[in-house]
Amino acid sequence: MTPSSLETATTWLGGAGLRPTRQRLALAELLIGDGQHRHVTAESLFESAKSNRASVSLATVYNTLRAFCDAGLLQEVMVDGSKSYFDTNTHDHPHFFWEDEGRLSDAPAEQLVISNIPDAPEGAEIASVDVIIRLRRI
Amino acid sequence: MTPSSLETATTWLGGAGLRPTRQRLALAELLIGDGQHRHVTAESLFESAKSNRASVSLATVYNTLRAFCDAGLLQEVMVDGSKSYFDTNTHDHPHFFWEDEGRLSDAPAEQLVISNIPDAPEGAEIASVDVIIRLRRI
DNA sequence: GCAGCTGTTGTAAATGATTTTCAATTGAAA
DNA sequence: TTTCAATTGAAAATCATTTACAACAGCTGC
Repeated sequence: MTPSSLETATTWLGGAGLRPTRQRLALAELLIGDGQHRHVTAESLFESAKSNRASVSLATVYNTLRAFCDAGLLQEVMVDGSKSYFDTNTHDHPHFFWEDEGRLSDAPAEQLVISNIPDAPEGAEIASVDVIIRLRRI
Repeated sequence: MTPSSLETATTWLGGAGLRPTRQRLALAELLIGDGQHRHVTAESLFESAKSNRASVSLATVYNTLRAFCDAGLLQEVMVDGSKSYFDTNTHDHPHFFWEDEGRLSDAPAEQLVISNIPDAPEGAEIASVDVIIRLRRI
């Protein structure tokens, strides 16, 4: 049967060795409870939490996002300079960034291919390749 | 004959319709005086200016970088979240980002090819495609 | 060359996202 | 249930960047 969002969240945290506190479970449910990928900022997640009557302080949202990221549960995406986005899809994939709204979304990656990526210079290895497609409304 | 860095800077500013003030000329010389491409942050350019006894306030460095960027003379590159980088090469090209040093450099772009870039969604057009190759020291 | 207008500069204060501090609280192991 | 390290949260601190605004500097026309 389909696991409840709480079970999903608990498993998610457990797999990363993070304590399943009330706050973390609430945020984890908001992030991956429905199995859907999501892109959030600290502020947007904080708002979602408030809307869901989950009592979590803004500082904890920041700490938690950082913890999830360090644990490899989330991927931080730098795109706007002014704020950070966090993506529940941790596989390397391209993003659309809507410049007018400041919104980030997944770009269909099926066909995207980057060929001939330059070799990493001597003594270095490639950690990741970020591709951001900036969109402007016509 | 080879133009002096001052002439180069003056032409650069003139072409963009920016007044060649003492401060802007000094910063422009540091940026493109030798015809070489460069990646700077406000702070790093400010330091260069100080080293060259060019008296420019930090606020002016920020204002000037913003002005050069708006005029299309520079390209802003977002990579670190905590600070902005400015690139004198305004053509779309991939970057190496050295995570340990927080340094940005050009990646050899000759061979890089991105195929099958996803189409822009309805009502939008692609403004640019940013490619950042994050490097980690082995 | 000089008045006058507008764009620039610089200091200091303001902003805004994020981090830190640290005392109180809580999860988990014994 | 005792214990202890990890976590929370309110408030203060950071840090890059922007803004306010008064002094100043290019430019243009006279």
